[in-house]
Amino acid sequence: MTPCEQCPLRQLPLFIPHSDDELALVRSIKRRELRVAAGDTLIHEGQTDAPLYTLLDGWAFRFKSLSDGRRQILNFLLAGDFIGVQQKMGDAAAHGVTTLTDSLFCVFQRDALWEIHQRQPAMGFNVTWLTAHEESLVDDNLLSVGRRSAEERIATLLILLYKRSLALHPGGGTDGVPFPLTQQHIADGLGLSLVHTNKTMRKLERRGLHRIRDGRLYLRDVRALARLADVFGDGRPPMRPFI
Amino acid sequence: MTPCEQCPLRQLPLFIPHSDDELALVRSIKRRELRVAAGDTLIHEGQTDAPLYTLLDGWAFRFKSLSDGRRQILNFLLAGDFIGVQQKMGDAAAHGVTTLTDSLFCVFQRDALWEIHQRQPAMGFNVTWLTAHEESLVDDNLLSVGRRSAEERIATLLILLYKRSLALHPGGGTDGVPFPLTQQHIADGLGLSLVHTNKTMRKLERRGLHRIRDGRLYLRDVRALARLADVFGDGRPPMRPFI
DNA sequence: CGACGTGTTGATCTCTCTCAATTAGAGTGG
DNA sequence: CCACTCTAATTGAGAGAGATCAACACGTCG
Repeated sequence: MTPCEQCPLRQLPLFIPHSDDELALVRSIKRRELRVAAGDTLIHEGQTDAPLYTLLDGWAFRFKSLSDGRRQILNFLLAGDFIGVQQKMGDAAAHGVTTLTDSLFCVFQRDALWEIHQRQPAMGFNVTWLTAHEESLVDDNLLSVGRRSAEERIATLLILLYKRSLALHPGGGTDGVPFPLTQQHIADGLGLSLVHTNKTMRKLERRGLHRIRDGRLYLRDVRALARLADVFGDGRPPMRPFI
Repeated sequence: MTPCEQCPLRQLPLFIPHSDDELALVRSIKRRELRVAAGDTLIHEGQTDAPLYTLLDGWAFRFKSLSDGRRQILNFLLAGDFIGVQQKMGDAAAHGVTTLTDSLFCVFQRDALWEIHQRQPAMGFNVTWLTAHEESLVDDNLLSVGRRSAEERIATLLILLYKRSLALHPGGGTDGVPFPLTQQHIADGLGLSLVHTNKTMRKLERRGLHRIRDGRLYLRDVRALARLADVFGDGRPPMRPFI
Protein backbone atom coordinates (compact mmCIF):
# COMPACT_ATOMS: atom_id res chain seq x y z
CA MET A 1 0.00 0.00 0.00
CA THR A 2 1.33 3.37 -0.99
CA PRO A 3 2.24 5.40 2.08
CA CYS A 4 0.27 8.62 2.25
CA GLU A 5 3.47 10.61 1.92
CA GLN A 6 3.74 9.25 -1.60
CA CYS A 7 0.08 9.61 -2.42
CA PRO A 8 -0.18 10.20 -6.16
CA LEU A 9 -2.49 13.14 -5.54
CA ARG A 10 0.18 14.97 -3.59
CA GLN A 11 2.30 15.15 -6.72
CA LEU A 12 -0.35 17.11 -8.57
CA PRO A 13 -0.22 20.90 -8.44
CA LEU A 14 -4.03 20.99 -8.41
CA PHE A 15 -4.21 19.91 -4.80
CA ILE A 16 -3.56 21.89 -1.64
CA PRO A 17 -0.85 20.25 0.47
CA HIS A 18 -1.59 18.76 3.87
CA SER A 19 0.05 19.82 7.08
CA ASP A 20 1.98 17.17 8.99
CA ASP A 21 -0.88 16.71 11.44
CA GLU A 22 -3.37 16.30 8.65
CA LEU A 23 -1.17 13.79 6.93
CA ALA A 24 -0.90 11.82 10.16
CA LEU A 25 -4.66 11.79 10.49
CA VAL A 26 -5.18 10.59 6.95
CA ARG A 27 -2.59 7.89 7.48
CA SER A 28 -4.45 6.70 10.58
CA ILE A 29 -7.86 6.43 8.95
CA LYS A 30 -6.71 4.89 5.68
CA ARG A 31 -7.43 1.18 5.67
CA ARG A 32 -6.22 -0.03 2.29
CA GLU A 33 -6.13 0.55 -1.40
CA LEU A 34 -8.47 -0.99 -3.88
CA ARG A 35 -7.90 -1.61 -7.54
CA VAL A 36 -11.03 -1.85 -9.63
CA ALA A 37 -11.24 -2.81 -13.28
CA ALA A 38 -12.95 -0.61 -15.85
CA GLY A 39 -16.72 -0.99 -15.80
CA ASP A 40 -16.93 -2.50 -12.33
CA THR A 41 -19.33 -1.19 -9.75
CA LEU A 42 -17.69 0.05 -6.56
CA ILE A 43 -20.93 0.94 -4.77
CA HIS A 44 -24.31 -0.51 -5.63
CA GLU A 45 -27.49 1.50 -5.30
CA GLY A 46 -29.12 0.68 -2.01
CA GLN A 47 -25.97 -0.86 -0.58
CA THR A 48 -25.65 -0.30 3.15
CA ASP A 49 -22.53 0.58 5.09
CA ALA A 50 -20.36 1.43 2.13
CA PRO A 51 -17.07 2.90 3.29
CA LEU A 52 -15.57 6.21 2.28
CA TYR A 53 -13.19 6.40 -0.64
CA THR A 54 -10.95 8.81 -2.40
CA LEU A 55 -10.40 8.21 -6.08
CA LEU A 56 -6.62 8.17 -6.44
CA ASP A 57 -6.39 7.36 -10.13
CA GLY A 58 -8.80 6.67 -12.95
CA TRP A 59 -12.31 7.79 -13.85
CA ALA A 60 -15.69 6.79 -12.44
CA PHE A 61 -19.23 8.12 -12.16
CA ARG A 62 -22.10 8.33 -9.71
CA PHE A 63 -25.55 7.30 -10.93
CA LYS A 64 -29.11 6.59 -9.91
CA SER A 65 -31.59 4.43 -11.75
CA LEU A 66 -35.25 3.55 -11.95
CA SER A 67 -36.59 0.05 -11.51
CA ASP A 68 -37.13 -0.40 -15.25
CA GLY A 69 -33.47 0.25 -15.97
CA ARG A 70 -33.45 3.90 -16.96
CA ARG A 71 -30.20 5.31 -15.64
CA GLN A 72 -29.04 8.83 -14.92
CA ILE A 73 -25.39 9.62 -14.37
CA LEU A 74 -25.20 12.35 -11.74
CA ASN A 75 -21.62 13.42 -12.21
CA PHE A 76 -18.25 12.09 -13.25
CA LEU A 77 -15.49 11.39 -10.75
CA LEU A 78 -11.83 12.12 -11.37
CA ALA A 79 -8.70 11.72 -9.26
CA GLY A 80 -9.10 13.54 -5.96
CA ASP A 81 -12.85 13.14 -5.69
CA PHE A 82 -14.12 12.02 -2.32
CA ILE A 83 -16.80 9.34 -2.45
CA GLY A 84 -19.47 8.29 -0.06
CA VAL A 85 -20.25 11.27 2.13
CA GLN A 86 -23.96 11.02 1.29
CA GLN A 87 -24.48 7.41 2.24
CA LYS A 88 -22.33 7.63 5.36
CA MET A 89 -24.83 10.14 6.61
CA GLY A 90 -27.68 7.75 6.62
CA ASP A 91 -27.95 4.18 5.79
CA ALA A 92 -28.36 2.95 2.25
CA ALA A 93 -26.42 4.45 -0.62
CA ALA A 94 -28.84 6.49 -2.68
CA HIS A 95 -26.60 6.20 -5.71
CA GLY A 96 -24.17 3.76 -7.27
CA VAL A 97 -20.57 4.31 -8.31
CA THR A 98 -19.07 2.58 -11.34
CA THR A 99 -15.64 2.95 -12.91
CA LEU A 100 -14.95 4.08 -16.46
CA THR A 101 -11.32 2.99 -16.43
CA ASP A 102 -9.14 0.76 -14.32
CA SER A 103 -9.02 2.76 -11.13
CA LEU A 104 -7.31 2.99 -7.78
CA PHE A 105 -9.21 3.93 -4.65
CA CYS A 106 -8.08 4.82 -1.16
CA VAL A 107 -10.41 3.13 1.34
CA PHE A 108 -11.09 4.74 4.70
CA GLN A 109 -12.51 3.26 7.85
CA ARG A 110 -16.22 3.67 8.41
CA ASP A 111 -16.10 6.42 11.00
CA ALA A 112 -13.45 8.36 9.09
CA LEU A 113 -15.80 11.25 8.51
CA TRP A 114 -16.30 11.79 12.20
CA GLU A 115 -12.60 11.31 12.98
CA ILE A 116 -11.71 13.94 10.43
CA HIS A 117 -14.10 16.50 11.85
CA GLN A 118 -13.15 15.69 15.41
CA ARG A 119 -9.40 15.58 15.12
CA GLN A 120 -8.71 18.10 12.35
CA PRO A 121 -11.42 20.73 12.02
CA ALA A 122 -9.60 22.23 9.06
CA MET A 123 -9.97 18.94 7.25
CA GLY A 124 -13.58 18.72 8.34
CA PHE A 125 -14.01 22.06 6.69
CA ASN A 126 -12.43 20.61 3.58
CA VAL A 127 -14.88 17.72 3.61
CA THR A 128 -17.68 20.26 3.63
CA TRP A 129 -15.94 22.08 0.79
CA LEU A 130 -15.65 18.93 -1.29
CA THR A 131 -19.27 18.03 -0.66
CA ALA A 132 -20.47 21.49 -1.58
CA HIS A 133 -18.26 21.45 -4.65
CA GLU A 134 -19.68 18.18 -5.84
CA GLU A 135 -23.16 19.52 -5.27
CA SER A 136 -22.36 22.47 -7.50
CA LEU A 137 -21.33 20.04 -10.24
CA VAL A 138 -24.69 18.34 -9.95
CA ASP A 139 -26.38 21.76 -9.97
CA ASP A 140 -24.64 22.59 -13.23
CA ASN A 141 -25.64 19.31 -14.75
CA LEU A 142 -29.23 19.78 -13.64
CA LEU A 143 -29.31 23.14 -15.38
CA SER A 144 -28.08 21.43 -18.53
CA VAL A 145 -30.49 18.55 -18.43
CA GLY A 146 -33.44 20.71 -17.49
CA ARG A 147 -32.95 23.68 -19.75
CA ARG A 148 -30.31 23.17 -22.42
CA SER A 149 -30.77 21.64 -25.88
CA ALA A 150 -28.89 18.48 -26.80
CA GLU A 151 -26.20 20.49 -28.60
CA GLU A 152 -25.78 22.82 -25.65
CA ARG A 153 -25.63 19.98 -23.15
CA ILE A 154 -22.88 18.23 -25.04
CA ALA A 155 -20.86 21.39 -25.47
CA THR A 156 -21.19 22.10 -21.76
CA LEU A 157 -20.10 18.62 -20.76
CA LEU A 158 -17.14 18.54 -23.13
CA ILE A 159 -15.85 21.85 -21.83
CA LEU A 160 -16.27 20.78 -18.22
CA LEU A 161 -14.55 17.44 -18.62
CA TYR A 162 -11.81 18.95 -20.74
CA LYS A 163 -11.01 21.40 -17.99
CA ARG A 164 -11.14 18.83 -15.25
CA SER A 165 -9.04 16.36 -17.17
CA LEU A 166 -6.53 19.02 -18.11
CA ALA A 167 -6.20 20.18 -14.52
CA LEU A 168 -4.91 16.71 -13.66
CA HIS A 169 -2.53 16.51 -16.62
CA PRO A 170 -0.65 19.78 -16.65
CA GLY A 171 1.43 18.65 -19.60
CA GLY A 172 -1.48 18.08 -21.97
CA GLY A 173 -3.45 20.55 -24.01
CA THR A 174 -2.25 20.51 -27.58
CA ASP A 175 -2.59 16.76 -27.91
CA GLY A 176 -5.93 16.60 -26.15
CA VAL A 177 -6.78 15.19 -22.76
CA PRO A 178 -7.73 11.68 -21.64
CA PHE A 179 -11.42 11.02 -22.21
CA PRO A 180 -12.68 7.52 -21.46
CA LEU A 181 -16.45 8.03 -21.82
CA THR A 182 -18.47 6.17 -24.40
CA GLN A 183 -21.42 7.87 -26.05
CA GLN A 184 -23.67 5.81 -23.79
CA HIS A 185 -22.13 7.47 -20.74
CA ILE A 186 -22.57 10.89 -22.27
CA ALA A 187 -26.20 10.09 -23.05
CA ASP A 188 -26.84 8.85 -19.51
CA GLY A 189 -25.14 11.90 -18.07
CA LEU A 190 -27.14 14.34 -20.13
CA GLY A 191 -30.56 12.72 -20.08
CA LEU A 192 -30.45 11.96 -23.81
CA SER A 193 -30.88 8.80 -25.85
CA LEU A 194 -27.81 7.11 -27.25
CA VAL A 195 -28.89 7.66 -30.84
CA HIS A 196 -29.59 11.35 -30.45
CA THR A 197 -26.33 11.80 -28.58
CA ASN A 198 -24.48 10.23 -31.46
CA LYS A 199 -26.18 12.33 -34.10
CA THR A 200 -25.64 15.53 -32.18
CA MET A 201 -21.98 14.80 -31.50
CA ARG A 202 -21.38 13.98 -35.16
CA LYS A 203 -22.92 17.32 -36.08
CA LEU A 204 -20.64 19.18 -33.68
CA GLU A 205 -17.64 17.25 -34.90
CA ARG A 206 -18.44 17.97 -38.56
CA ARG A 207 -18.69 21.65 -37.67
CA GLY A 208 -15.15 21.36 -36.35
CA LEU A 209 -15.94 22.04 -32.71
CA HIS A 210 -14.29 18.99 -31.23
CA ARG A 211 -12.79 15.62 -31.89
CA ILE A 212 -12.66 12.41 -29.89
CA ARG A 213 -10.07 9.87 -30.93
CA ASP A 214 -8.38 6.96 -29.22
CA GLY A 215 -9.71 7.90 -25.83
CA ARG A 216 -8.61 11.50 -26.03
CA LEU A 217 -10.71 14.64 -26.36
CA TYR A 218 -9.59 17.55 -28.53
CA LEU A 219 -11.42 20.87 -28.38
CA ARG A 220 -11.02 22.39 -31.83
CA ASP A 221 -13.13 25.50 -31.38
CA VAL A 222 -13.41 26.39 -27.73
CA ARG A 223 -15.03 29.71 -28.55
CA ALA A 224 -17.90 28.09 -30.40
CA LEU A 225 -18.32 25.45 -27.72
CA ALA A 226 -18.38 28.06 -24.97
CA ARG A 227 -20.97 30.04 -26.92
CA LEU A 228 -23.17 26.97 -27.07
CA ALA A 229 -22.60 26.18 -23.41
CA ASP A 230 -23.42 29.74 -22.34
CA VAL A 231 -21.12 29.56 -19.34
CA PHE A 232 -20.75 32.56 -17.08
CA GLY A 233 -17.30 32.94 -15.60
CA ASP A 234 -14.20 31.06 -16.60
CA GLY A 235 -10.52 30.66 -16.06
CA ARG A 236 -8.45 27.89 -14.58
CA PRO A 237 -9.95 25.89 -11.77
CA PRO A 238 -8.57 26.96 -8.38
CA MET A 239 -6.54 24.65 -6.21
CA ARG A 240 -8.67 22.38 -4.13
CA PRO A 241 -8.34 20.28 -0.99
CA PHE A 242 -8.44 16.50 -0.89
CA ILE A 243 -8.69 13.92 1.83
CA MET B 1 -34.36 39.37 17.33
CA THR B 2 -35.55 36.04 18.57
CA PRO B 3 -33.04 34.56 21.01
CA CYS B 4 -31.72 31.22 19.79
CA GLU B 5 -33.28 29.53 22.80
CA GLN B 6 -36.65 30.37 21.30
CA CYS B 7 -35.69 29.56 17.73
CA PRO B 8 -38.87 28.40 15.97
CA LEU B 9 -36.99 25.40 14.63
CA ARG B 10 -36.31 24.12 18.14
CA GLN B 11 -40.04 23.67 18.69
CA LEU B 12 -40.31 21.24 15.80
CA PRO B 13 -39.90 17.54 16.54
CA LEU B 14 -38.15 17.10 13.19
CA PHE B 15 -34.96 18.67 14.42
CA ILE B 16 -32.27 17.24 16.64
CA PRO B 17 -31.75 19.41 19.73
CA HIS B 18 -28.52 21.31 20.32
CA SER B 19 -26.30 20.86 23.33
CA ASP B 20 -25.70 23.93 25.49
CA ASP B 21 -22.28 24.47 23.94
CA GLU B 22 -23.69 24.25 20.46
CA LEU B 23 -26.44 26.68 21.30
CA ALA B 24 -23.84 29.10 22.65
CA LEU B 25 -21.88 28.84 19.44
CA VAL B 26 -24.91 29.49 17.27
CA ARG B 27 -25.84 32.46 19.41
CA SER B 28 -22.37 33.88 18.94
CA ILE B 29 -22.31 33.62 15.16
CA LYS B 30 -25.88 34.77 14.53
CA ARG B 31 -25.91 38.35 13.34
CA ARG B 32 -29.55 39.14 12.77
CA GLU B 33 -32.83 38.04 11.34
CA LEU B 34 -34.11 38.99 7.96
CA ARG B 35 -37.68 39.11 6.80
CA VAL B 36 -38.16 38.75 3.07
CA ALA B 37 -41.40 39.16 1.16
CA ALA B 38 -42.71 36.46 -1.16
CA GLY B 39 -41.01 36.50 -4.54
CA ASP B 40 -37.98 38.49 -3.45
CA THR B 41 -34.48 37.35 -4.27
CA LEU B 42 -32.28 36.74 -1.26
CA ILE B 43 -29.16 35.83 -3.23
CA HIS B 44 -28.53 36.83 -6.82
CA GLU B 45 -26.65 34.59 -9.21
CA GLY B 46 -23.07 35.74 -9.38
CA GLN B 47 -23.34 37.76 -6.18
CA THR B 48 -20.13 37.76 -4.18
CA ASP B 49 -19.71 37.46 -0.46
CA ALA B 50 -23.24 36.40 0.34
CA PRO B 51 -23.54 35.44 4.00
CA LEU B 52 -24.82 32.16 5.36
CA TYR B 53 -28.47 31.78 6.25
CA THR B 54 -30.82 29.34 7.84
CA LEU B 55 -34.39 29.45 6.65
CA LEU B 56 -36.41 29.78 9.85
CA ASP B 57 -39.85 30.06 8.33
CA GLY B 58 -41.36 30.10 4.86
CA TRP B 59 -40.48 28.55 1.52
CA ALA B 60 -37.80 29.42 -1.03
CA PHE B 61 -35.85 27.84 -3.86
CA ARG B 62 -32.36 27.72 -5.32
CA PHE B 63 -32.01 28.24 -9.06
CA LYS B 64 -29.56 28.77 -11.90
CA SER B 65 -30.29 30.40 -15.22
CA LEU B 66 -28.93 30.90 -18.70
CA SER B 67 -28.27 34.29 -20.22
CA ASP B 68 -31.40 34.15 -22.38
CA GLY B 69 -33.60 33.73 -19.33
CA ARG B 70 -34.16 29.99 -19.20
CA ARG B 71 -34.29 29.08 -15.55
CA GLN B 72 -33.85 25.82 -13.68
CA ILE B 73 -34.93 25.48 -10.07
CA LEU B 74 -32.42 23.19 -8.37
CA ASN B 75 -34.34 22.39 -5.20
CA PHE B 76 -36.90 23.86 -2.87
CA LEU B 77 -35.99 25.17 0.56
CA LEU B 78 -38.11 24.70 3.66
CA ALA B 79 -37.65 25.67 7.28
CA GLY B 80 -34.38 24.32 8.62
CA ASP B 81 -32.49 24.42 5.35
CA PHE B 82 -29.03 25.90 5.52
CA ILE B 83 -28.20 28.28 2.69
CA GLY B 84 -24.96 29.42 1.19
CA VAL B 85 -22.40 26.73 1.87
CA GLN B 86 -21.53 26.54 -1.82
CA GLN B 87 -20.76 30.18 -2.42
CA LYS B 88 -18.95 30.60 0.88
CA MET B 89 -16.48 28.11 -0.42
CA GLY B 90 -15.40 30.19 -3.29
CA ASP B 91 -16.34 33.58 -4.44
CA ALA B 92 -19.41 34.19 -6.52
CA ALA B 93 -22.69 32.47 -5.81
CA ALA B 94 -23.26 29.95 -8.56
CA HIS B 95 -26.99 29.99 -7.92
CA GLY B 96 -29.68 32.40 -6.80
CA VAL B 97 -32.15 32.03 -3.95
CA THR B 98 -35.69 33.42 -4.18
CA THR B 99 -38.58 33.14 -1.75
CA LEU B 100 -41.94 31.59 -2.50
CA THR B 101 -43.64 32.99 0.58
CA ASP B 102 -42.94 35.70 3.10
CA SER B 103 -39.98 34.21 4.89
CA LEU B 104 -37.76 34.62 7.88
CA PHE B 105 -34.04 33.97 7.70
CA CYS B 106 -31.35 33.70 10.32
CA VAL B 107 -28.25 35.53 9.11
CA PHE B 108 -24.79 34.36 10.19
CA GLN B 109 -21.48 36.15 10.08
CA ARG B 110 -19.28 35.51 7.08
CA ASP B 111 -16.79 33.18 8.71
CA ALA B 112 -19.50 31.22 10.52
CA LEU B 113 -18.70 28.09 8.59
CA TRP B 114 -15.16 28.06 9.83
CA GLU B 115 -16.15 28.97 13.38
CA ILE B 116 -18.59 26.08 13.47
CA HIS B 117 -16.03 23.54 12.32
CA GLN B 118 -13.36 24.94 14.57
CA ARG B 119 -15.30 25.35 17.78
CA GLN B 120 -17.85 22.53 17.59
CA PRO B 121 -16.69 19.64 15.40
CA ALA B 122 -20.01 17.90 15.96
CA MET B 123 -21.75 20.85 14.37
CA GLY B 124 -19.17 20.90 11.58
CA PHE B 125 -20.16 17.33 10.97
CA ASN B 126 -23.77 18.46 10.83
CA VAL B 127 -22.90 21.07 8.24
CA THR B 128 -21.40 18.33 6.12
CA TRP B 129 -24.53 16.28 6.72
CA LEU B 130 -26.80 19.11 5.62
CA THR B 131 -24.71 19.76 2.54
CA ALA B 132 -24.68 16.10 1.57
CA HIS B 133 -28.40 15.89 2.21
CA GLU B 134 -29.11 18.81 -0.05
CA GLU B 135 -26.93 17.25 -2.70
CA SER B 136 -29.00 14.11 -2.52
CA LEU B 137 -32.12 16.18 -3.14
CA VAL B 138 -30.51 17.59 -6.25
CA ASP B 139 -29.46 14.07 -7.26
CA ASP B 140 -33.06 12.92 -6.99
CA ASN B 141 -34.26 15.84 -9.02
CA LEU B 142 -31.63 15.22 -11.68
CA LEU B 143 -32.83 11.65 -12.01
CA SER B 144 -36.35 12.98 -12.52
CA VAL B 145 -35.44 15.62 -15.05
CA GLY B 146 -33.09 13.36 -16.95
CA ARG B 147 -35.05 10.14 -17.03
CA ARG B 148 -38.65 10.49 -15.91
CA SER B 149 -41.66 11.45 -18.06
CA ALA B 150 -43.61 14.60 -17.24
CA GLU B 151 -46.23 12.61 -15.34
CA GLU B 152 -43.60 10.79 -13.33
CA ARG B 153 -41.69 13.96 -12.54
CA ILE B 154 -44.75 15.68 -11.19
CA ALA B 155 -45.77 12.68 -9.10
CA THR B 156 -42.26 12.49 -7.68
CA LEU B 157 -42.17 16.16 -6.78
CA LEU B 158 -45.60 16.16 -5.19
CA ILE B 159 -44.72 13.22 -3.00
CA LEU B 160 -41.41 14.76 -1.97
CA LEU B 161 -42.84 18.15 -1.10
CA TYR B 162 -45.82 16.61 0.62
CA LYS B 163 -43.51 14.67 2.90
CA ARG B 164 -41.26 17.59 3.59
CA SER B 165 -44.13 19.94 4.25
CA LEU B 166 -45.85 17.41 6.47
CA ALA B 167 -42.70 16.83 8.49
CA LEU B 168 -42.81 20.48 9.50
CA HIS B 169 -46.53 20.47 10.30
CA PRO B 170 -47.11 17.39 12.42
CA GLY B 171 -50.78 18.27 12.86
CA GLY B 172 -51.64 18.26 9.16
CA GLY B 173 -52.35 15.34 6.90
CA THR B 174 -56.07 14.99 6.40
CA ASP B 175 -56.54 18.58 5.41
CA GLY B 176 -53.49 18.68 3.17
CA VAL B 177 -50.21 20.49 3.68
CA PRO B 178 -49.10 24.02 2.80
CA PHE B 179 -48.02 24.24 -0.83
CA PRO B 180 -47.09 27.67 -2.14
CA LEU B 181 -45.68 26.78 -5.58
CA THR B 182 -47.22 28.06 -8.77
CA GLN B 183 -47.23 25.86 -11.86
CA GLN B 184 -44.40 28.02 -13.19
CA HIS B 185 -42.23 26.97 -10.25
CA ILE B 186 -43.09 23.33 -10.80
CA ALA B 187 -42.24 23.67 -14.48
CA ASP B 188 -38.91 25.34 -13.70
CA GLY B 189 -38.13 22.71 -11.11
CA LEU B 190 -38.84 19.81 -13.43
CA GLY B 191 -37.42 21.09 -16.69
CA LEU B 192 -40.84 21.33 -18.33
CA SER B 193 -42.74 24.10 -20.07
CA LEU B 194 -45.50 25.83 -18.19
CA VAL B 195 -48.17 24.66 -20.61
CA HIS B 196 -47.17 21.04 -20.52
CA THR B 197 -46.95 21.15 -16.74
CA ASN B 198 -50.48 22.45 -16.58
CA LYS B 199 -51.87 19.84 -18.93
CA THR B 200 -50.11 17.01 -17.13
CA MET B 201 -51.22 18.18 -13.70
CA ARG B 202 -54.82 18.50 -14.85
CA LYS B 203 -54.64 14.96 -16.14
CA LEU B 204 -53.37 13.68 -12.78
CA GLU B 205 -55.97 15.68 -10.92
CA ARG B 206 -58.81 14.37 -13.11
CA ARG B 207 -57.57 10.86 -12.40
CA GLY B 208 -57.99 11.64 -8.73
CA LEU B 209 -54.33 11.45 -7.75
CA HIS B 210 -54.02 14.82 -6.11
CA ARG B 211 -55.61 18.18 -5.56
CA ILE B 212 -54.16 21.64 -5.05
CA ARG B 213 -56.48 24.23 -3.58
CA ASP B 214 -55.97 27.52 -1.77
CA GLY B 215 -52.26 26.95 -1.34
CA ARG B 216 -52.62 23.46 0.10
CA LEU B 217 -51.71 20.14 -1.45
CA TYR B 218 -53.87 17.05 -0.96
CA LEU B 219 -52.63 13.64 -2.04
CA ARG B 220 -55.74 11.70 -2.95
CA ASP B 221 -54.11 8.49 -4.17
CA VAL B 222 -50.66 8.13 -2.71
CA ARG B 223 -50.36 4.56 -4.01
CA ALA B 224 -50.86 5.63 -7.60
CA LEU B 225 -48.53 8.59 -7.21
CA ALA B 226 -45.82 6.42 -5.68
CA ARG B 227 -46.21 3.94 -8.52
CA LEU B 228 -45.64 6.74 -11.02
CA ALA B 229 -42.72 8.10 -9.06
CA ASP B 230 -41.07 4.68 -8.81
CA VAL B 231 -39.45 5.49 -5.50
CA PHE B 232 -37.31 2.88 -3.78
CA GLY B 233 -37.49 3.02 -0.03
CA ASP B 234 -39.93 5.04 2.03
CA GLY B 235 -41.13 5.86 5.48
CA ARG B 236 -41.02 8.96 7.59
CA PRO B 237 -38.06 11.25 7.17
CA PRO B 238 -35.55 10.80 10.03
CA MET B 239 -34.74 13.59 12.43
CA ARG B 240 -32.14 15.94 11.12
CA PRO B 241 -29.70 18.47 12.46
CA PHE B 242 -29.89 22.21 11.86
CA ILE B 243 -27.60 25.13 12.46
C1' DC C 1 -62.73 49.24 -14.26
C1' DG C 2 -58.45 47.93 -16.43
C1' DA C 3 -53.98 45.67 -15.41
C1' DC C 4 -51.81 41.75 -13.84
C1' DG C 5 -50.80 37.10 -12.21
C1' DT C 6 -52.22 32.43 -12.49
C1' DG C 7 -54.56 28.71 -14.44
C1' DT C 8 -56.62 26.42 -18.58
C1' DT C 9 -57.22 24.66 -23.24
C1' DG C 10 -56.69 23.97 -28.37
C1' DA C 11 -53.70 23.83 -32.44
C1' DT C 12 -49.49 23.21 -34.45
C1' DC C 13 -44.50 22.32 -34.58
C1' DT C 14 -40.14 20.12 -33.59
C1' DC C 15 -36.78 18.13 -30.98
C1' DT C 16 -35.75 13.94 -29.33
C1' DC C 17 -36.95 8.99 -28.89
C1' DT C 18 -37.57 4.39 -30.62
C1' DC C 19 -36.85 0.90 -33.97
C1' DA C 20 -33.87 -1.18 -37.28
C1' DA C 21 -29.55 -1.96 -39.76
C1' DT C 22 -24.93 -1.43 -40.93
C1' DT C 23 -19.92 -0.64 -40.13
C1' DA C 24 -15.59 -0.98 -37.77
C1' DG C 25 -12.33 -2.70 -34.38
C1' DA C 26 -10.81 -5.85 -30.67
C1' DG C 27 -10.64 -10.26 -28.84
C1' DT C 28 -11.06 -15.50 -29.23
C1' DG C 29 -10.92 -20.04 -30.70
C1' DG C 30 -10.05 -23.34 -34.34
C1' DC D 1 -5.12 -16.83 -41.00
C1' DC D 2 -10.05 -16.79 -40.76
C1' DA D 3 -14.79 -17.29 -38.91
C1' DC D 4 -17.24 -15.67 -34.86
C1' DT D 5 -18.58 -12.62 -31.25
C1' DC D 6 -18.99 -8.36 -28.75
C1' DT D 7 -18.79 -3.56 -28.02
C1' DA D 8 -19.07 1.08 -29.78
C1' DA D 9 -20.15 4.14 -33.34
C1' DT D 10 -23.18 5.42 -37.13
C1' DT D 11 -27.22 6.36 -40.03
C1' DG D 12 -32.10 6.37 -41.79
C1' DA D 13 -37.09 6.37 -41.00
C1' DG D 14 -41.07 7.03 -38.44
C1' DA D 15 -43.39 8.17 -34.01
C1' DG D 16 -44.30 10.88 -30.05
C1' DA D 17 -43.67 13.59 -25.86
C1' DG D 18 -43.29 17.97 -24.94
C1' DA D 19 -42.53 22.92 -26.75
C1' DT D 20 -44.44 26.97 -28.72
C1' DC D 21 -48.14 30.01 -30.12
C1' DA D 22 -52.57 31.91 -29.13
C1' DA D 23 -56.78 32.68 -26.52
C1' DC D 24 -59.56 32.91 -22.78
C1' DA D 25 -61.20 32.60 -17.75
C1' DC D 26 -60.92 34.13 -13.16
C1' DG D 27 -59.59 36.65 -9.00
C1' DT D 28 -57.11 40.41 -6.87
C1' DC D 29 -55.83 44.92 -6.51
C1' DG D 30 -54.93 49.83 -7.12
